[in-house]
Amino acid sequence: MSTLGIYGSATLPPLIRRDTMKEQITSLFEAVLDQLMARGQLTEDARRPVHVEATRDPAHGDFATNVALLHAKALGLAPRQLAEQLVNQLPNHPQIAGVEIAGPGFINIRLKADALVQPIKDCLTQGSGYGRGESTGRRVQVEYVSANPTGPLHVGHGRGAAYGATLSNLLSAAGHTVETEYYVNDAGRQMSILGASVYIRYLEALGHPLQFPLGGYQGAYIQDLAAELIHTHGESLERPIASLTSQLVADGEETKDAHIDSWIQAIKHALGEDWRVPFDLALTRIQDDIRDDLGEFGVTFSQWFSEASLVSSGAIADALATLEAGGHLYQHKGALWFRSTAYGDDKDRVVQRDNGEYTYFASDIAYIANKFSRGYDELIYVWGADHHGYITRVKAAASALGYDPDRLTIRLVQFAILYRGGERVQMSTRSGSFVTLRELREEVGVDACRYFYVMRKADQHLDFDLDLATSQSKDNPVYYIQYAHARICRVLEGLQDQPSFDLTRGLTHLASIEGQEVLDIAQQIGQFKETLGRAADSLEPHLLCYYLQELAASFHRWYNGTRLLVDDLAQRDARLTVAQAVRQVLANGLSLLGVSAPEAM
RNA sequence: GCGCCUGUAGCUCAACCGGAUAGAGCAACGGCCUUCUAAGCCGUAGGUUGCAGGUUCGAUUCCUGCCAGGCGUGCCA
Repeated sequence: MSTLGIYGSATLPPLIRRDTMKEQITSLFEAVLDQLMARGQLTEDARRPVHVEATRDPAHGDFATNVALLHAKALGLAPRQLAEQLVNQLPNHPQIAGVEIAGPGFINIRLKADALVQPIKDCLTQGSGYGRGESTGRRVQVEYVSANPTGPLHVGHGRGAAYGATLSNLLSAAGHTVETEYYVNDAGRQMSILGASVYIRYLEALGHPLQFPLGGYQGAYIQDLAAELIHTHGESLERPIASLTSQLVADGEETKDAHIDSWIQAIKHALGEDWRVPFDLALTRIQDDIRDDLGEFGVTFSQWFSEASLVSSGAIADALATLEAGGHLYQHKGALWFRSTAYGDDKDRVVQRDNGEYTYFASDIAYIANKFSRGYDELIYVWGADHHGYITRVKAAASALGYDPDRLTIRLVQFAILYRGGERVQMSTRSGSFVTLRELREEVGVDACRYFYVMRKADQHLDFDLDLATSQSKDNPVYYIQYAHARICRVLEGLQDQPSFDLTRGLTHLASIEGQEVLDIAQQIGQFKETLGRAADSLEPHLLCYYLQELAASFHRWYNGTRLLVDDLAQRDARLTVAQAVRQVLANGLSLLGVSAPEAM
């Protein structure tokens, strides 16, 4: 395994254990179910997990559960009758004001006033650690981006990068130990084409009139690399043109693959060991560029893993030997095949071609074995949607190697479609006119990029509206959320000319604040942790975006009708306490998204 | 053909492993700044959750079949 670069992950704030009200209520009902089981009234298979939810309608109290509805049939009771029995057995809790049975058998729980604002106290006590889960002890690896180092990242990679980074942050916040990895495809045919492209441009730059291959890399950066090659090696890599071009297959739409392959053969033959020079230069420069690009995008990796290291270390041969031993391989038409159909694949897959070269899939198999050998509990792959067809074979490989395929999760990210002025921005890799991630960042900024990329479910196409992303209005969700944060900071600045803020005084008088708005805010703040947990479990960071937007909306609503810096210091500090809690949650959430939380706008 | 994904307000999307009256934003219309940021807020209107069945006390959610759209289906990477 070769480590091409190691980047430390951000230091995480210490974990502070504190169960939310919802978790406490859930425990109470679980305890009641335990009693029913102990008495033999409820059987193991009939038992369902307790589900408590915050109510939407205040008439239903603050929390509600459907336990009675779920267990009524198994216990042979009417739901409301069971609900009554459960409520009678419910242990006392100092912050529960009342319990009611409603509708078909829901149990509604109403909290005391001071309990309602408990999340605000918790939030200010825990600060930047608020929302983080207790350590689960699970080691999770997230592999993402992993774009071929053959050119700059484009906007499609950007979405994978934003998604993977945010997902990793969320998994970490949910208490998992997370490592992130970029798989560098530094072996294989595409890399050879890259090296050849650079070398052909090099020859051109030295004055040889050549027809650049249709199948070569067209971007201007190839010429830049060729220029650098001249700078570092002068004409020392030049070879007689005739020896290079005499055996070339004719170029054309139909034959461009054969044409570029014949170039590669010719160059390797003519240059010998020196073939590595243009190849390595291109690889190093482009990979450095990608790393810088991602770094500026706020995306870093625990590790960069080299595909070539799998070849040189013999890992591919080892992995194939494992499959061979298990009877999963067979020879056919001179090639070596993996019997993936045994695990539900449409057809078997070649792992070693008739010319002796390993296929890309062979590297993938070795990489899977390598990952599992590192002892992760769960492996997450983030792929572009065009890799859809590979899921089955990769899972098949995991199974055939003897690993549990359920520990391997593949998440597809659909491409983003850019819109400018209501028109779709055309992108084409072939013509080299694709929009790079760097261009996108420069146009709309990192904050809007990171947010827009993850604001929709990853497996859905994303309409990325460039005009909206750069607009400074409430229509732009990034600005809307950041604005709420900045507004709070500005109010806190206003304290400078006033008697100093007293947190204890604020907390003491929290319950005396009038208005439903504060209760809504407190309830939402109390849901932050479970929102993070849900987003992490379902691998859906967009849930955090919606949450933050709603929290910001609640704050704006309250702020608009309530002055915070009032003369009554008890009221003033109570309100500022709420505002500070909102600010804290917004900051924590934005941080997970990789979006800044500005103090002024 | 086969496989996977998606159909929710005019548009872009939510809806917490099946819950109480399906929610936001945009677009439309009407209001709110001598007061901490109007980059904001309030209000009105907008729905047979693609269609038809099934399971359930209860279905946007689960199952089946249709309809429509997207993607995938190489000894490519």
